[in-house]
Amino acid sequence: MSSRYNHKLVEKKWQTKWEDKKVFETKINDKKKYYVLEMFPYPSGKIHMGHVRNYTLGDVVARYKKMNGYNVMHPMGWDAFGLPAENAALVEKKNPADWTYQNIKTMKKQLQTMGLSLDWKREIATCHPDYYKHEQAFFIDLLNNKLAYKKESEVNWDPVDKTVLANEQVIDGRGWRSGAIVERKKLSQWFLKISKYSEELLEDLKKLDDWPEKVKLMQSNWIGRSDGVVIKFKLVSALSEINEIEVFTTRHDTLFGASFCAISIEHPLTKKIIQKDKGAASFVKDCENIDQEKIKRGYRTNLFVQHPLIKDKRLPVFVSNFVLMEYGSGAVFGCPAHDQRDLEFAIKYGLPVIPVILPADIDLKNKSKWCKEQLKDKKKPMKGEAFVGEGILINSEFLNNKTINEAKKTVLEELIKNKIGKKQTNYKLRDWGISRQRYWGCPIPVIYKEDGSIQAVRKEDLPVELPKINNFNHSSSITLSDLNDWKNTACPSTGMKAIRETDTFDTFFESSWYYLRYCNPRLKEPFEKNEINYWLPVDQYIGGIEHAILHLLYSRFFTKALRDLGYINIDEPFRGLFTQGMVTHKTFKSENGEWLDPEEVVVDSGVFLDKGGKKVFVGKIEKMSKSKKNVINPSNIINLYGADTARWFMLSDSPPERDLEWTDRGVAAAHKFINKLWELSKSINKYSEPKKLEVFDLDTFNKLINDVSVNIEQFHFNKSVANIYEYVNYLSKLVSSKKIGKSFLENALKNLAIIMHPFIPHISEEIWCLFGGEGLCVNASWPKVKYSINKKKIKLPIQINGITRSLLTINNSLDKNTIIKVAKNDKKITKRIKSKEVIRTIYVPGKILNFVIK
RNA sequence: GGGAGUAUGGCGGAACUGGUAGACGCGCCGGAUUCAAAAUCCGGUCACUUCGGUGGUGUGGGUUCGAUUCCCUCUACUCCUACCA
Repeated sequence: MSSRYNHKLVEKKWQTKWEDKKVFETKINDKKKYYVLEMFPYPSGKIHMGHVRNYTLGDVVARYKKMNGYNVMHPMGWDAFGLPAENAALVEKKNPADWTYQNIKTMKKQLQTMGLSLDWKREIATCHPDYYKHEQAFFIDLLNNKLAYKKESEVNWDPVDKTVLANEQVIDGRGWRSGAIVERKKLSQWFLKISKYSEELLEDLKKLDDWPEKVKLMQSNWIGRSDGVVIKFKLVSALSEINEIEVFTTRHDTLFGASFCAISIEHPLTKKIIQKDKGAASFVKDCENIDQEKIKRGYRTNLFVQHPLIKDKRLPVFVSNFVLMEYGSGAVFGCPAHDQRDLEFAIKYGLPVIPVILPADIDLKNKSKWCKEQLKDKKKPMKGEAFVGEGILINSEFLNNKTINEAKKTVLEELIKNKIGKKQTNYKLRDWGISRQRYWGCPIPVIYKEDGSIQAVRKEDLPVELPKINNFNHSSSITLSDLNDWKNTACPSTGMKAIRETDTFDTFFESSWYYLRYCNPRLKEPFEKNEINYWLPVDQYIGGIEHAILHLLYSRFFTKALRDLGYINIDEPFRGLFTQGMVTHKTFKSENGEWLDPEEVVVDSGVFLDKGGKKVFVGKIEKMSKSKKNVINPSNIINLYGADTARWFMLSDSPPERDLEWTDRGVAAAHKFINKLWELSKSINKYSEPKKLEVFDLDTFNKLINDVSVNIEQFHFNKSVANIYEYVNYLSKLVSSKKIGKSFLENALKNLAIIMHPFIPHISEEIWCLFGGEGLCVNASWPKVKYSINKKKIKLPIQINGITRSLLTINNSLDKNTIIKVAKNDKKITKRIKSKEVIRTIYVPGKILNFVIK
């Protein structure tokens, strides 16, 4: 009897062997490098299925590339600063540092059971002073190069807990602990000047050929370049030294349709206005108080501006809540006929609507009729909708009859001539606010001296260590500003009393450069140039789509900034990017609407019941999350079925970029396959010595190598899995029909072990070993395809009028005429063409033969 | 409001640059093995059919000898983003 496959023994055995032989420890060498990186985890306590999927995908790539002769670096670390540690500190009364390091220990052990090809010698934790001291140095350099600066900015303030809240701590406008309504409060905070790199960040997206188009598009939209014009509108009478309003627009072609100007409630002019105009003051106050108001509102001031191109025309100036101070110049002109928002505003405040674009699809003969109609009911051009499409200029003096693009050009020339306008490009991308009023983060290395001056900490005094808190026993969040002993210091050069900056960095700061640090994680200096030049950029980066914008954009920015500061000399950090889908699971709810753990639910002849026999409602399939209780613990799965089963399931069926639904049946199927492989290998014992020499079927194996390779390269791992299934089915059929002998099977399985290794490394090693493979399977070379395609017999579909009617097994090297002759003699074909006329014959070698008949 | 994507059996999904639609896995059906069950193995599985065929890739149309694939129309769902001038 064959002994059942013991995954616990086997997996541990090979994991230990790999570790003992330091198989995954890498150094610079002469080989071509390949840097595989998965987004590093936050040490929350235990790994989840999202991690399992992410790291399995990366491991397939890493092992495959290694077998293909690359020098592969595949490191792992911990994104260790962050809010959950502080929450745990409050709830569990634990020191955030202890909590974090304990979690790292647990999660590392869990990851190790997955059999990942990681170089643990390179492990980093961002909360360690040896890591964050370098980013403090970067910050000082950024500050000295004016890439970091301070500015007033709003935060969420919890008036009960007296603390600043992160966005995720605000739930429905209330603090997560106190339940108090959150206030907006202005604080002076640190920013990084990412906006300086807007154009380069946008432009370099074009270089990223191995990034998903979707991510590039999202970043491009986020950067939001728009090319337009700034126009000066002269105030009819100046107000305390302000005599004009600058307006940014991309629709300068519609300037003759302008009927008002609107300025932001934060505009400098508004600040002057409200000093004299009580109505304006109360309007502004109203707008400030009503948060996230969607209704467009305006206040008509008694100011007017002169229309820049129409001599005797004045436009009223409004203060308005829909104009953003942060974008453009904080002021707009409104052309209601050709902008929906302006139209609504015009209708509300009784402003004229002047059409200046004749829609392209309206016949010129009907032009005057159309104009009349439009002007008849001034409030409702095009039936209440602004026209924003292509067309021809009307009602616009020297622009009449021009297209929109021609008009834009001509207007701009005119504005430049009159010195009241110029070209301008704006970006939506705003500077990155990096200040967090938190404890568990990297301290910002700055001191404030008694005389009010700001000074960076001297580099030789780094790191500014996060003070340890013993006996963590607080009832509300703690920040650095609460720690007086730490906060109070002195200026090292003048001896003047000083206070430390008590904000810490946004945790995106740490994750923006960790991929660089892996090259030399223990180096005193941040980087070693040779190493960086050899390993970077990351060849394949893998992670969730949720980081499409922030993390990836910040990392790109950091790379460019560090380059300009002289640390490195690459432009982009990640050559290839892959974004994986989520792991989902069914949700269950009880009668009273509470979420239920899947383990509490049993299926009884198609009906879902809880343990008490009550009916359970099956909800949507959603991303695994604690709140919905639809979480499957990877450790349980690995313990029960083994890492190979978990990995195989993660790779089967679902394409990596799509969501993967976790099902018990799917896991069972994966497990079945692992066992089947083992049974097949053990079946070798049933064979006695071969009676005759056997020839290993190279053609089928070549096809397997070819298909699996192509599918791995294209990230179609689900297809590679299907390829392997197909081959194993083929083998087991040969075995059960007794068509092959021992040496054939040995040969086939030994070779198959190599092909399967990136996916299910443990059992592959075991099979490799069983059949006397040399050394370790993990070190084996990926086989080369030796193809001989021409000789092959193929099945050629024979069509009549494009519908397949017969299948011919023929030699592919036969010439066209012979094939046609053979096909015409085929019974099924003869029958159909004998009384008809063949008017065309289409032959595509190796693909089809088609007779067109009448 | 703007942008992107998806739609194929009972289910997850295959089908290279237009060339046998449904690979592979699950489920289901039948059989073998078993005292019985689990496990395992073998066979079948798009629908209809008068067994000759006919229809079929969200809807309707088009291009083509031939369309899941290319073009247009509509529908549904998903994701991102949102007063960006």
